[in-house]
Amino acid sequence: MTASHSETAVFDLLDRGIQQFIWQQNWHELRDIQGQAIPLILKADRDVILAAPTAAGKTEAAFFPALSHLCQSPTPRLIVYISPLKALINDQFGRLEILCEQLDIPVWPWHGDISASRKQKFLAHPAGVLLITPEALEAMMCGRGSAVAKIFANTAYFVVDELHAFIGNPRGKQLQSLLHRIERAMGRQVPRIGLSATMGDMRLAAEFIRPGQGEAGQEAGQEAGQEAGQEANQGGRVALLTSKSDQTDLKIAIKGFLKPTPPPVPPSKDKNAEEEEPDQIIARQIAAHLFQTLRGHHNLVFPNARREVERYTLLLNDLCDSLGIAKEFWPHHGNLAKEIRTDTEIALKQSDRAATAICTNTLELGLDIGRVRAIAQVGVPPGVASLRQRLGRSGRRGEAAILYGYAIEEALDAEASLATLLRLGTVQMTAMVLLLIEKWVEPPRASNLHLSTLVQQILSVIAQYGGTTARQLFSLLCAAPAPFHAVSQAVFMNLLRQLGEQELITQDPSGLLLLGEKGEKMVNHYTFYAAFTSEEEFRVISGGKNLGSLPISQMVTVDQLIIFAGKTWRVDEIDDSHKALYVSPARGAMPPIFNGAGCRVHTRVRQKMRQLLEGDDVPSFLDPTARRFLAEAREAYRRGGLADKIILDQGREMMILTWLSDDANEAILCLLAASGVKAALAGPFVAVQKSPDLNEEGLRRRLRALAAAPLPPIPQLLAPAKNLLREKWDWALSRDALQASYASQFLDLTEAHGWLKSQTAFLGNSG
DNA sequence: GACCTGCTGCGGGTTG
Repeated sequence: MTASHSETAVFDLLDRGIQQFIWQQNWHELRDIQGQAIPLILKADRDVILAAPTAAGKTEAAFFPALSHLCQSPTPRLIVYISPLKALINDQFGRLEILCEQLDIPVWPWHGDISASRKQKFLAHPAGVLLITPEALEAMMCGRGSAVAKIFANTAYFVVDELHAFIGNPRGKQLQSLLHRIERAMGRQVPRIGLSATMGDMRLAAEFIRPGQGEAGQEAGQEAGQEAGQEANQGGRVALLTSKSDQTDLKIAIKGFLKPTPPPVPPSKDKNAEEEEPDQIIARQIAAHLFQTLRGHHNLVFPNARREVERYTLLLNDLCDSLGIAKEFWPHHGNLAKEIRTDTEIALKQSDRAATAICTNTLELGLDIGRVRAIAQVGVPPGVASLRQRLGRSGRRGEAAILYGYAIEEALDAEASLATLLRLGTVQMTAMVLLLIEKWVEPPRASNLHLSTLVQQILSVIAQYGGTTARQLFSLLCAAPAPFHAVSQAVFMNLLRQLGEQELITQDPSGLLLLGEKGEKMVNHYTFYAAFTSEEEFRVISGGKNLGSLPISQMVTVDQLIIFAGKTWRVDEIDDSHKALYVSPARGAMPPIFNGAGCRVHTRVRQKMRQLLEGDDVPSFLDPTARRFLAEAREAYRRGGLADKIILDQGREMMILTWLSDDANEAILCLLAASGVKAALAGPFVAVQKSPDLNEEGLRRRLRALAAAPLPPIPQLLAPAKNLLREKWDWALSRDALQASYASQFLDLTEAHGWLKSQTAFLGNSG
């Protein structure tokens, strides 16, 4: 009774036009997160994070009260909604326009595909709802710097959608900087509303949406947020609202597959009679199982790589062909043409015909594709957070969410590596599923200095104001609580000098910083607006139709056969000057190669793997083959006595069994390298090369010495490291700054040093 | 040993 009473009270807070809209939609009650958010957002006096799964009504939870605020304001006001995807802006525009038309509030989509004339109309009357990308906002800051204060003068709210997709990466840092610069230009703070998936530590989201206020806000809130009996945190500067309706049942099955061993010598030199590779044979077996399991429903298959998306789409549709049934498997990844991707999205939305998408994480974010019956994960997922997002797509109308995992292992022959003996793929996938069940997910990395993005923002601020002093620049971008407050004045001044040397900036006699010759050129090109890098690519064209693109770095020759968009093609012509690849349909081909760096595994995952290897419990979701893999792994672990070992002799190399994150392992690797020891990353381990000067006892001594000594300064630590360029503006940094930036992004020195110190007792005993 | 995202202003031509 109290609940419905308070819900009525909340409903009454909304503007009359919005109430009517809700009646027209035949919605009988407000969703949990909406009830929580409406009174808080209406007041427009604080920042709010709304955390709920996809399709829990987050957008309405933000827009109902924000639009009510607009309706009740006597003067024209503006909501600035920021989305990481153009497709999401188009989705939201369609939905909001229906509501806003009734309220007489204009809605303005603004991104690269929107015509200049439409943008001009908004600029003439900047009020209503602006739907924009960070890059388009960046373009506004550089290109219309003097008008920024006027354009945003009436802003009542910033709404950031898919907040979790921004945290910890260059684009997120850019967004924080843009919001901060707009507020500084206006001379006041604007309430920020963040819409996010539920994350392990929501304080990181609060700290992201309002740097310097998020963490403190949470602590203050823990005392005050009790009254409503919800997870709401209403006492701090940033309010955290979490949806309670995040409870879906889970059904999980992990199936093991053994990869065949290739014959040592090819039986025949005849190309036509060439044996299938092991990768293709195992894919064929898994495809047969996927076909049998998924057919006739709506599902998503995640095989982790675009190459595999192509391989599986073709295999599955060939199975449809051979049975004479209609194709029901559709490809979806970032290199496919928009039209092909849209076809897949439409197929998923149609409920009268079965459709399964074979996809990469393009289908992880909040695009409107409806719910599917099941998710198939082929191989180890890139992270627990990612696995959870993927699974969030499954579970229709209150049904359980279903996960089919496929774990692939190699034969245990005489040459089997430690990773094969320990069945690390199966163990990691199992560990990740167990952590998912425990509701743990990786926190985003918060220590990153983001010097590359700082370079972009320095150039952008100079363009915005037509010139600025070093002092003003530092105060705007780096003085707490500005987004780059981790950057010290000394590092900042060094950076400015370096940018001067690169002719990106220059200083006039009065001391004013201006764009240099090179800086001017770069800022005035449209590629400046994105904070992230992108590869050069060939467009792939067949019969005048654009199929998508392939990385230019891939060797392609005329007459080569390739798989693309789930079909097979012959390359007819390569046009280097127009970066185009002309293809026509053909039979029999190999999937193309795309580039990519590896993903970083968290310490918690590695600990869970070790726990699994040392335990006896067999998770019930493993099939007989996966159980056998786990048993073999445990047997190898016990036989090797790995529980009591830190260093394992592997003949030519020695494995340091850290079971730490990739970031901590890479830090140990750097510590060793700086002291002259050659080492490499090996999953949960660090592999050290043996030499006449370095045996196991020598390595123990080295590790003990590293534990006892203070951490060396970064320049010394990364002195032997080469090729540290990772982000867009890294080329413009000095060696020192580049090393600092790299270390802040990829190394966990604290954890590495802590581990070394904790192991000294064991390292002391020889043998 | 992975994946994803985004992008302006202007000049010149044509049409109503």
